[in-house]
Amino acid sequence: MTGISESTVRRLSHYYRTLEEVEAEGGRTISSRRLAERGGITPAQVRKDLSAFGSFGRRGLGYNVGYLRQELRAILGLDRRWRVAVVGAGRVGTALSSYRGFGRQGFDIVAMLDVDPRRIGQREGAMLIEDVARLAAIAAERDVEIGVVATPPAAAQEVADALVTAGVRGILNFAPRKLTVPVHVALRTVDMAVELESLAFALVHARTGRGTARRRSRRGAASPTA
Amino acid sequence: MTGISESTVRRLSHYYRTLEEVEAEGGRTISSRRLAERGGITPAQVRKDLSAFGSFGRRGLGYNVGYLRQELRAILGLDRRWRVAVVGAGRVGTALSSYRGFGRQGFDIVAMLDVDPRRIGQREGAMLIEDVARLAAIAAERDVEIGVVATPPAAAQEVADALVTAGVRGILNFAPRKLTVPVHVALRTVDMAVELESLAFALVHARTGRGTARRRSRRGAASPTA
DNA sequence: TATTGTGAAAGGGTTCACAGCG
DNA sequence: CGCTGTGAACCCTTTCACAATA
Repeated sequence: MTGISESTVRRLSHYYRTLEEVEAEGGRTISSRRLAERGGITPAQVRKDLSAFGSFGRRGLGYNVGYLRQELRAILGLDRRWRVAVVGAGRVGTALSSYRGFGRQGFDIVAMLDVDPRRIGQREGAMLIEDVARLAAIAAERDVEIGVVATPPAAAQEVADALVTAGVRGILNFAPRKLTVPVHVALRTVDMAVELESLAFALVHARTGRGTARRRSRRGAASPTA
Repeated sequence: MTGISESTVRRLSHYYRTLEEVEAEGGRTISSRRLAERGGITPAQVRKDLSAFGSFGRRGLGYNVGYLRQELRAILGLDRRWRVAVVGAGRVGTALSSYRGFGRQGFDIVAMLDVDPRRIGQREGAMLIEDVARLAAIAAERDVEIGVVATPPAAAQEVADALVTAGVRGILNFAPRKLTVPVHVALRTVDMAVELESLAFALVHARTGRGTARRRSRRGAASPTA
């Protein structure tokens, strides 16, 4: 089970979501083809991704929806809860704190920190905004495992360093800047600026007219990206 | 200039940002090594990425900061402004409307739409929230080129279809669902659920102890991901 | 017959290593 | 001598194609 690529994991997330939907609709079994349907994934890719973790399907029949969902749930680490500290009580930080999906997926925000003395002491929903200077103490006493960086870019690396020192094992970064963390800390970045720029790039360099055929056109003229 | 990979474009965004910083600090020239410094990129990668668009450097010297920044600006399509419509005036939509970086990068929000009759007619900052039913008309009259999907997942595909029909050429999707769009429409997705799950996966499957050496360890023990 | 699981082949992206040039 | 630009090697990911099996 070594050498699982980042893209495989991201696809597992999608399979998991599809399974939730199909189960809600009462579906019992599902084929790799149907699991691949949304998202420009091939059935072979689905099978390869899953087979990296075991044999969950039955030849000729497909996969049992409930069973596969439970397996993926465990594989993705969603069969437990994660304790999260959000640093930066600005727009992104507060948006996250009120984002329901966060808790629903198993992530509990147990601290919300900021540097601004005017923000410290205020409430944001049910959360009290505390002084980021107390990060180390708070992280230790509340057993924080994941840190969210929602600060301006100039402060991001400093905050990441503090989170690492405080012992978090994973960081989700929303600041538009590449962060450097020790190898034993997992890092994921959501960079709006990069998304916008890559979108602008695609529009500027779009093949205009009925030019060059694109890859193998998957059913109809529809093809997902990203 | 054909066959530029998505990952190359994303790195160009980072080079661009680094150049902005270096220029602000008064730097005149920069080497591929320094340009690669942040973010686990190799100097060779930087040179390959840039050389796909031209020869911007000088052997023995490096790249001129101001010149390369202008070139990247044009390559990324940031030397013009883009007209954006945001669909969904919920948390994400409103957070975006007040995000300053948006306008600074050249993206102007020219419409903000929702289905909720109670939201329609309200103001969000300077923006008037309008009826999503009027999307086609609004998109046409304001010449909207990019649509942002900031709705609940159940409505996302429907909204994307409407945006495509309305003639947008690019879509930025924040709903946790894979969307399908025609090949001529560029799509980028920011999926919080996927990020969180891939982070949880990494934590659950972290090699504990001093196990398996990771790739070639880049200077020190630091290595960025994502 | 339908569909999985998986080696083998193909395809793409990254790194190497060095020629070319200032 | 330093650093870019780039063909070739390398490596990783995806797709193919088919044996295995319900």
